[in-house]
Amino acid sequence: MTGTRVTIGEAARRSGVPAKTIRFYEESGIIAPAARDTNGYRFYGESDVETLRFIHRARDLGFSLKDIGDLLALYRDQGRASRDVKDLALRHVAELERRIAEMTAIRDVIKTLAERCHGDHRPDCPILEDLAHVPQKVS
Amino acid sequence: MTGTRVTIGEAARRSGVPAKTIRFYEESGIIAPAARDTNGYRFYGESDVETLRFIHRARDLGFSLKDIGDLLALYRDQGRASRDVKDLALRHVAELERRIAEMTAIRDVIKTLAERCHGDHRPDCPILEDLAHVPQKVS
DNA sequence: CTTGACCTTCCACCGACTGGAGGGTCCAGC
DNA sequence: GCTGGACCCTCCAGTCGGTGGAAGGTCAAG
Repeated sequence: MTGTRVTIGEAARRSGVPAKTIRFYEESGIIAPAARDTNGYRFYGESDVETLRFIHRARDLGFSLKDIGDLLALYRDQGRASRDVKDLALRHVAELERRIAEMTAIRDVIKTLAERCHGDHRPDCPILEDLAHVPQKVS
Repeated sequence: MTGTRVTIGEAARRSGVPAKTIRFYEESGIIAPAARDTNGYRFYGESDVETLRFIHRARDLGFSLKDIGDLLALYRDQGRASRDVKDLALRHVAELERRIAEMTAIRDVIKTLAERCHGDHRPDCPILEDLAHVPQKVS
């Protein structure tokens, strides 16, 4: 419980979250304001670093800071229902799938147009023709 | 060539680009400053509306405003090489595929974790455990 | 002459940072 | 004791592609 008191730079190294981003997280309320040393420097304990790692991992998985706030609250709530966590995760999965489908559709359109483009010195190009004449919808 | 002079609202209706966004495009240099009527109102001709439709379509296909500027320049350059258009398009396809792959990997991780989560009243949850203990990397 | 739908400009905000200016602190070496 | 470099601090601006709103001018219908 003595806890290793580390500076923001060391917390950054241990969590993978840049110092600047840690300050930003504090500012935006996703983490509580850090304790301060007599010189005004922030310091962090082991559990703070764990929280930062949690956030880092969740960001890597594409969760918004808003969702991460909710996930952290659930994480800390011993009486949570796993249903709430699962629901949040599945909503994120649904959103990812929506975006994947959207991007895949776009990619296919452009790829098809590019395949029909000579790609040489000549100026005629189905890609520009598509953009200019807006033939069919994508979404 | 007399050209139907339309207001920004009408240009918005005809192009699908909101009036506010048209002003934003002008401000950010993607389109030239519109001509002004005696009352200071912007007005747009047929070719301006076509340009806006071009941009609208290109945005739908996920091109950045920077890329759209380049595409417009190529579109207007009668002596363009279709290679340049194709290259730009294929760079965009590559970026889309990178993002699709990234999101798909993330989705699979979360989906797998969610499948292992009871999703009921009980508090134990592999999703939170993953986030807390950061077992493997995603990217 | 008023009402409402337009148009104008300017400024602020979204998400999730990132970069930089300008300044304070701390420690190691000389 | 002093200097240098690596930290730390706060605050402001910029990224990208808009969107929302305030405050005010214009125009046509009733």
